[in-house]
Parts: sequence; C-alpha cells; structure tokens
Amino acid sequence: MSDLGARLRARGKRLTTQRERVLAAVGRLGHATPDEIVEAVEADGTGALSVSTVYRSLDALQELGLVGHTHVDHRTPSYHLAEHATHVHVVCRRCGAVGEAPLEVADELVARLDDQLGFAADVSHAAVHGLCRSCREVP
Amino acid sequence: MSDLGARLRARGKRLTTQRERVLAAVGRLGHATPDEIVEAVEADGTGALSVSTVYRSLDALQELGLVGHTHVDHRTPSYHLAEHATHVHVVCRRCGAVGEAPLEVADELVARLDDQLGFAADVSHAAVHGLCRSCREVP
DNA sequence: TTGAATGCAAAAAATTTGCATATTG
DNA sequence: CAATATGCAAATTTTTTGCATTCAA
Repeated sequence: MSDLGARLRARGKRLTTQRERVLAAVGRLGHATPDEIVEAVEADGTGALSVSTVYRSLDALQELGLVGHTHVDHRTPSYHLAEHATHVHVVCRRCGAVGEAPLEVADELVARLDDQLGFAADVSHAAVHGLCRSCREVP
Repeated sequence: MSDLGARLRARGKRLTTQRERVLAAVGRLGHATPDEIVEAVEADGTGALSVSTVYRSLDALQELGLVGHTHVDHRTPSYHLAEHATHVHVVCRRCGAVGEAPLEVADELVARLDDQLGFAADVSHAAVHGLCRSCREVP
C-alpha cells in the first residue's frame, strides 16, 4: 500500500493524509456510503475531514482503481476496496431484500465480456437485481 | 397492457391515468431518469404531472415488475420497461465510457443464481462495471 | 515554487413527506 | 363510501462548486 503515493503521482495526483485516511476507512468498513466514510474518518482520532474532501478522495481513489462502488440500495453508492474480494449482491426489486452469492457465479460473464469486448469486469460487490425466491411467486 | 389495471388491483393499488402515462413514457423513452420521464409525460399533451407523482408511479410500476431501473451513470437511476429486452451495459470505472453487450453474456450467471438461490435475476439493462479495453492497459 | 488539494459555506440536484383534495373501485 | 392517489410546496438528503488558503513534490 506504500505505493499509493507512486500510483497517485503517476497520474499527476498527490499523496495526502486525507486520501490515506479515506482509503483506510473504506478498508475498515468493508462497504460504506460516503456519509458513513465521513463518520469513520472522523472516528479515527485524527480529526474530521470536510465532506467534499471525502467525495473528492473517493473519486481519486476510484480513478486509481483502488476502490469501487455499487448501488446496493438503489440510493446511495456503497464503496469498497477493489481487492476486498468477496461476493455478488443479489437485490430483490420488490421486497428489497439483499442476499449474497459467491463470486464464481459470474465467472462466465466475466470471461465473455473479456473475450467479446476486452472489458475487464469487476463483479466483486456488483449488485444484481431481480426477484427473490418468495417474491417471484407472487403474480 | 390492459391488464395493468388488474395487476394493480391485485395488489390493492389503483389504475390511474397518471400511472398509465408514466408507463407509456418509459416505453417511449427506452431508458430514462425520473427527471426525463417527467418531461416526457408533460410532452404527451395531456398536461404535466407533479414530480412526486412520477416518483410514486415508478415505484408502483416497479413493484409490479413492469419497469426496472439501473445505475448506468452512477448518479441518477435510469428506468426502462421490464420486458424491453436488450443488452447489458458495460461501464468503465475510469473513463466512464458506456458500452453494451448482448444479454446472453449473462445466461450462465442467471442460471446459477436461479439454481443456487432461487433468485430470478433481471440482467436486462444491468450495468456491469470495470475497465474498458483502453483503460485496463494503464497501470 | 507551483500546481494540486483542502475546507467551508453556499448552491444544486434529487427525493421524500405532510396534508388537503380529488378519484377509483 | 372508503381507501388510495394526486398535487403542491416545503423539507430532506446527497453531491457539487467557488474560492482563498495550505501543502506536497
């Protein structure tokens, strides 16, 4: 993670304690909205950051590919570390329930997008919408 | 679509011209944000609807499974008719470019979610994030 | 130095909510 | 008639911006 500075510099950006703290907070939280990140950063004991700094930091870190985000709840985005490997979220469009599925369910999808479009899909933490087992039975 | 009324009633809801107009607008637009839908409805010549009615109508129609939405641009949701079968959106996390892939790329994913979780995924218009061909080459 | 980043406060969006009134079933 | 929906306007919530100041390289 010490190459964070190098990665930032490679893109004409700079390493700041704010960005380090935001990145750390995302790692600590796993999944978090900008708002939760603001709180978490504030809780790290080094003082609060302005909301705009958090937003701008997340943008920068995302541009670097260090964090990513999904819309699990259809409202606010939820950020996570890019390498924080895990699952695919499954969200019911009707009742809103959120489930999880192992990443492998998307292996084929990832392979095809790579083959067909040269696209490197990041499905970790991706949200797939549809109807859950119970809701799909309702007409 | 005449069974729209029946479907609504089956859930204790009612058929209103507003809901019909919102549904029609979504169909006409293909993909649209709540804001665009407000404009489109207004343009149908029958007078404008209040923004809140559009939001509430979209919720109702979505609850019925007639429309769905995705977050192509990471900001505002984009609604579409559920049956308006088409493609999967592929969004580059770095440059923001949006591409498309045939629905079949997700066949396997859909099958597995069904098998493993009994989840009926609706991947039409789903947005898959990652890095496009050109951006993935940048370190 | 010097351009990039931060903080702050104000501005913009984007949604939601309360409530009286109108409508559907 | 009774319950549900609408309209409106105000209130929230979420994100963005302008600008002077600070800081990393």
